[in-house]
Amino acid sequence: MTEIKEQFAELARGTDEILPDGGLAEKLKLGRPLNIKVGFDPTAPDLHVGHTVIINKMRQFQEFGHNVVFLIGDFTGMIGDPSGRDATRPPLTLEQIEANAATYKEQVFKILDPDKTIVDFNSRWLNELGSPGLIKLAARYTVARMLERDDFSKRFAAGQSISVHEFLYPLAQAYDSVALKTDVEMGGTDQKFNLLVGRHIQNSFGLEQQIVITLPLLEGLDGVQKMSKSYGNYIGITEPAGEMFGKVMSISDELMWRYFELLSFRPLADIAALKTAMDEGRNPRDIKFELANEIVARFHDQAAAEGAQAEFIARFQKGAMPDEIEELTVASKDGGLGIAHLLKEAGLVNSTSEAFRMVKQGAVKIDGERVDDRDVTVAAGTTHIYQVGKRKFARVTLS
RNA sequence: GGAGGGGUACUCAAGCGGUCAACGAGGGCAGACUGUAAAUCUGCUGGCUAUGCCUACGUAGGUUCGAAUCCUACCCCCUCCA
Repeated sequence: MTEIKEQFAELARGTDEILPDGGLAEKLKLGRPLNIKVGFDPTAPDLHVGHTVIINKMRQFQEFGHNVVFLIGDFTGMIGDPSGRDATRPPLTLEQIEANAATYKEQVFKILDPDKTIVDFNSRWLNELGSPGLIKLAARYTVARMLERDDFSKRFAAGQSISVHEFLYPLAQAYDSVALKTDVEMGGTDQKFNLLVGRHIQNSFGLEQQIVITLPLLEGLDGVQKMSKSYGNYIGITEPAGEMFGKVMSISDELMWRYFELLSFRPLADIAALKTAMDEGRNPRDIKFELANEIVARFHDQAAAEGAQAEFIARFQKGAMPDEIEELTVASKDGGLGIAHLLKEAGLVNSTSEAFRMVKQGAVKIDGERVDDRDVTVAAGTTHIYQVGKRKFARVTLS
């Protein structure tokens, strides 16, 4: 009995909502492994740490011995995303979907246990359904209930268009829960409606209703918008250790706590202790180091995390050059090359105009010496380390 | 099918005949400072064979010494009516 209480406390941590109230505890009391389902869009196999909030939760269920299904929504992928604010996405081919699935596995298994994870595709049963089946499925839900969805009701009230097929996606997703006899379905807070439709449809099929767990969307590096590739405010889970470490360090001190809450595996008591320590004068930078360390270690390993931290300290606290500098050769012209062109050829700036600007701002250094004259020419046959800003370096040989 | 409104740089958003490579905000980048690539402050933010030139304000033309600004046609988006 106490075990269930503990399970529940762990599972509830960091969630936004668990519906219905008390339902999860009931399910846990059944004493059997539960079927946990989380759907993923097959179009974006490049995961970032925002996605891992839910994957971490899946892992917890796994650790407690439940069956976790990583469901790839290839059926919807083949039709094309409905609410596509952007241009209509081209339907994916079977090959693309399989390739994406492979990429998913590679990334997700850094957190989930491959032996305990069931990867499935919803086309398996949705393709079987056919038009008659789809229409029968649609008969199980009413337009009025569809319009309960905030998104739909607002658009409807505002006289904006809602395509009929947009109603079909929640139903298809709900049917996944029927096919898989799902006990618990998780999703982002934006998925709440779809998840709840699952309960209704399961019920109409005479099945036990699933528990719905919503998880908050993680804010991106800017701390304002949700983490997303299109906003460029993300930490990709396949990024090099140094990048990852730096990105964590670049978040604001305030945002750091949010990341601790949603990304760290550390007990809440630990985190509270860190907060107290900061209030008592501990440098927030050092606490952020711990966070960066944990995250890098998860996606790489402990040694990589320590290396990244050492490099970070050397480079930004002491202003040292990075250990590994890209080496390249640039062709000279008439026995030399103007600094602006050299930087452009080396890829340190995007244009000569930008190079001039950087020089003007004092951001350009040759072997650590600041360049003040935008017209300096470098002689052919020399090799120097060129630096633009704090982060861009290259060892360039002028041929 | 009819009536209106609108398309400006990475995004939002001014401008409505010259001083507009285009106000302002956000973002991004850089510098200073620091406790970190936090916070704060300051500057920059089309390209080039570079103190001048070229390309840019939905597309194509036109008026004008001169247009993002005026005219014409076309394309696209949105709202209302049918």
